Amino acid sequence: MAVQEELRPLVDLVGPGPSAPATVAGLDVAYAEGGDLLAAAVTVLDARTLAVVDSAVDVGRPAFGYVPGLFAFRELPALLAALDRLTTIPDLLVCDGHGLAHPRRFGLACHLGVVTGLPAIGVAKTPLVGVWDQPSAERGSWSSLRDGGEVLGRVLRTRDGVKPVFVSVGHRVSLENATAQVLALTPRYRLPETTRTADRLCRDALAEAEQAR
DNA sequence: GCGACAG
DNA sequence: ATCTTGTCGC
Repeated sequence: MAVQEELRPLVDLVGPGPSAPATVAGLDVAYAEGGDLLAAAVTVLDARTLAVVDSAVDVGRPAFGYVPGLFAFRELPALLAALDRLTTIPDLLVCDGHGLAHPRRFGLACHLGVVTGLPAIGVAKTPLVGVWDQPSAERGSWSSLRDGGEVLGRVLRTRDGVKPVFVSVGHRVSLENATAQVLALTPRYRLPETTRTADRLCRDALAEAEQAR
């Protein structure tokens, strides 16, 4: 927690970040049943066509147990290792988890952004902190995710009539731009294409690693 | 003190 | 995160 408090001031919450990124990266991690093995994946997509143009994986051991609020310490090492293996530097990182919408305002997306220096946003499937009203059913509608007086992010409907996602700023991106980027990445499914391709890749990499042992 | 709790 | 079973809808 002290590490998070120390790094938090380095977060750029203003951005606004790239309005028309050339490439966008998705990051995700898969775990073996025993919890003793993990595979982290990064996929880089052409922001216009959403085709995967680069990718990398890292297979290893979890660096930390799963503790809500300290999630980054579990996945960051492997994600950074995978990022190091990319041959391109993406214009935006789309993380599977929260950014600002965190108990100490320093979730995975903020941590990854500060450590890499790259623009980053968080897209989580479930809430961690904050209260919100249900956004209307149409894709594109959203409501503010709040905690006390502060706005931590947005509850965004990415598909008509489908459970919304939780979008928050990570680093060097405005909340407005983060919302726009997520909508651009969800032409067909609830979750961003970046998350979907990274999820598929880390699952495949994990299966391969389990087969090899 | 008790419940909630990204993945 | 992972596993299981069934149901709904394109």
